[in-house]
Amino acid sequence: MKRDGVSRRRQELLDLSARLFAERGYGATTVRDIADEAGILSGSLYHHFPSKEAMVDEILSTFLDDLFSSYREIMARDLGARQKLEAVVVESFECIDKHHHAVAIFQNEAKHLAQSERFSYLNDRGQEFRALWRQILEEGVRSGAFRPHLDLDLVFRFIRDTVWVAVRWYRPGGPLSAQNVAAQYLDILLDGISSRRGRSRVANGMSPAVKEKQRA
Amino acid sequence: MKRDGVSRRRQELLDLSARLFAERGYGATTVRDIADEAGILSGSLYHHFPSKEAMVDEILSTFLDDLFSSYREIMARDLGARQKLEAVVVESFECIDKHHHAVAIFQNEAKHLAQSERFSYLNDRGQEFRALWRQILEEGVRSGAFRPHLDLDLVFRFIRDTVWVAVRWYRPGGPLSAQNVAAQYLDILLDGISSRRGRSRVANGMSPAVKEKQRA
DNA sequence: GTCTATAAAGGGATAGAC
DNA sequence: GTCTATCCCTTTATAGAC
Repeated sequence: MKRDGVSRRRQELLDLSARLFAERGYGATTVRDIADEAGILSGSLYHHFPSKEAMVDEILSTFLDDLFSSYREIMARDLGARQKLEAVVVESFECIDKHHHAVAIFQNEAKHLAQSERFSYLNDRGQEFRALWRQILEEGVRSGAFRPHLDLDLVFRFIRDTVWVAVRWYRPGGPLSAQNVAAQYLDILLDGISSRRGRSRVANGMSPAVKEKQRA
Repeated sequence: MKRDGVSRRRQELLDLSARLFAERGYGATTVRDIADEAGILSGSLYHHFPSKEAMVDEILSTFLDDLFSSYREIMARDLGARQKLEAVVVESFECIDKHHHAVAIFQNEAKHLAQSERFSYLNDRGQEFRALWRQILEEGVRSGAFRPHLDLDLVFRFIRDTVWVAVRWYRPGGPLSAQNVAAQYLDILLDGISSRRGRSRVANGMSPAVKEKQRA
């Protein structure tokens, strides 16, 4: 009983601060803002958490543990590269739906937080994320599911950023489900927006003005 | 002579603060940080600028004026939808190259800054940006350059976010030119990463597990 | 679990000398 | 164009009463 009561209040405060960190930014949210929102005074927060930093730490690591646990399950399944890609993208959008505030905080603050020792695990997760995606992409190119001659590092960054940046406009409970957005996103990523009759590789089809400017 | 001297120093301070705002975040950068970097004391900054807010305001509006001036030129040219799309994407990556710090600040801070009256022009620019992209996409669907039945609002957000978020990893003067990144990006956006033999619409080709979960 | 009260540090900005 | 000196406010965090 007592433990439930304690952790319930704790979790309430954590959810509430996650919302404020996501909406206003971690740095711009003061412990007084959090306390006001909870209807208590700022000093009382320190009964539950040792510091503001500890709060955002718990928010982020909870989200990341959940995400990577799901990713590892997918990678352990016996799927082709294309199916793995589809599954990971769907899982990512579902995670944006489920951990919306945490994902928003991660997107906005990870780069700065990761510079401090305490949040070095953010860099580790980034490495793990890259390895996972490279594996899927390389396997897909080998098997012929994806086009050859792709710059896989660029494709990786492209996919990573395009998926997660959706947290900026996606709204849980809104008109589009995570699965629907994932499907449309995969549609573009895999097949492009060009019509079949208009379809052509950019290297062949891009306007002369663009081609002239290329150097690399 | 005197005017040049004044504006040169002013511009130095503006460039330097843009770098710090981009690297550390606007809120996390203090006027003392800026002054330290410039080798002067914080009070001296107020000889050049009325406030810290005025500095970031000037950085952002300079960048946006330049960007939209280029966009308007492109839209005034007599191009097909696909060529317009290519030109606008290339121009955007060139702008990331040219105004790297300003774009980074815009990406990280615009959402929060736009809530204050002073930065309401950020919302106006966002509207203008959306109108421009919708025009290109609608024209392309009508002309048959782009696939029919696309959710154009989603495609717009997809393109907007994927282009600008590249500021997080793109480095001016690095191994990839803006034009090269633009070309690869357009390649994926227009034709996808799927190989020709593996190619199929997601609605038909997605794994059953994904289709089952869709609700909308 | 929350409050009162306050410490200690750091924030943006200003006035006037040089 | 910069410095000296400082104001006033807000910040995170703490100690101990209730």
